[in-house]
Amino acid sequence: MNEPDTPAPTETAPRRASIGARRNPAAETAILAAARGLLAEKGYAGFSIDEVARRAGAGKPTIYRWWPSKADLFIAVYAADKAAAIAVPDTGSLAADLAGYTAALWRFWRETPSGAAFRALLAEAQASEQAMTALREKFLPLRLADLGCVFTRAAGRGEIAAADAESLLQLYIGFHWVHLLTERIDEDAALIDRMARLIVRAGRPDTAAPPSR
Amino acid sequence: MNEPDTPAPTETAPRRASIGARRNPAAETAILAAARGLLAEKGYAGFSIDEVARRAGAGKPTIYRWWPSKADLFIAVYAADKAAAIAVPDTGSLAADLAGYTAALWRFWRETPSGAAFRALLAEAQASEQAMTALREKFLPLRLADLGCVFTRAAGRGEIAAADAESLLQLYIGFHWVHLLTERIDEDAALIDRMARLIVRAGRPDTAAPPSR
DNA sequence: AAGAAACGATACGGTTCGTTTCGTAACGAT
DNA sequence: ATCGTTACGAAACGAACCGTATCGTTTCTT
Repeated sequence: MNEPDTPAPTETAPRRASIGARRNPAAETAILAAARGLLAEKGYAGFSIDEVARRAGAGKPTIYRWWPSKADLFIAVYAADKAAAIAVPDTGSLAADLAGYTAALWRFWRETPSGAAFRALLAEAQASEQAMTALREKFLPLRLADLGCVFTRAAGRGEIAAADAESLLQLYIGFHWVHLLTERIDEDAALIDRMARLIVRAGRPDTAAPPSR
Repeated sequence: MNEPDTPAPTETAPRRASIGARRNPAAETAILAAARGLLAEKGYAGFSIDEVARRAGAGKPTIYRWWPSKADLFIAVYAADKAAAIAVPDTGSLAADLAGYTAALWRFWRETPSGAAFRALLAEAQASEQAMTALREKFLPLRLADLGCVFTRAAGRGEIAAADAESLLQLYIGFHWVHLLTERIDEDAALIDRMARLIVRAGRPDTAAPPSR
């Protein structure tokens, strides 16, 4: 076989090389983009590290050097989109805030690879202790912060009892998860509104007979 | 041994043979028991068809002949315990019913392989269209029926608005899922009670302005 | 008696994961 | 300027798994 010492610069094979004893940002970008695209295209089922490496023109060791597990790669894909993600609404009404946030979140899940990435992370966490740890300690606290402050604000306005904010948040998160995991995150505005109103009613402090001890 | 010409029963190799042109219940039992045990012992992570076959002393084709996919096997494991499963409470109070049901369900998930089986089914459904279909069309309707009638009865008593029963059920299911998928199904009675009371409050018809009826 | 069906064992092809080895290339310190 | 360190991509490896096929055997059905 012929060894071309100057590999013909095929437009698609620039043969990205090391740039020295440090990370090559081009490789990182290419890997994240490949993972994102693959996830968007094939979903979790068709996602594999080998295919990501192939598409990125990267070596698998390069991937594993930076993202020690599949879960870490999912989190990175999610985080990359999260910057331009959902604006936390502040309309002065909890029900409106919740409905707005949910609609935006579901759209985010539908229209970017992030929904697939999150589903993949949840699934991966069921099979890997490492992924479960990453989910609970690195991922969830960040995601819950957004919605958490919506509830905190509502408690400040007296819309809900402050003591219930945490529990109501959990209930609402569960609602999101069920719909994501059963592939029912279509934009059903009526459903979203109904759920938001239910949550508000559940939290109304005046309707509680005795204060929740 | 009942079988006269049974070969010397090596304790680990009875070499279960065909009993003719029909299912061998012994094989079915052995496979389900092996799947159950493996799931209980290793969880979803350590679960494989090969290992089930090994433990059951069965051939893989025998497994695939009856359970065409892993999801079907998970459902079967879950269903095997469901007989002795959770009694649907009927105390006359929705909050008490919910709290009781949840405590029983979580104990069921903790103390049998069913929790692991359900987690496995949810994870599997994220990667396999077939599993997702089985989850939505074969599994969920059955599971939701139990809790559904608790809410229906509460609506009949006037505890909650009938129109909200379905949505409240969804909220409560989400609460269960989040705790199962994040491995937090410890028996926190205070948490369970709080959630049950929130659900009841969310559904109380008198607290709503005057929406329905 | 003949055939159909189920059994366990075994092997196979195809994937995927995560690791290891290899030769190359660029930076940092001396 | 040189040498050591580090990152790079390619390739291969071992292990595990899935789902299917083949084979000889056993037993029921017809």
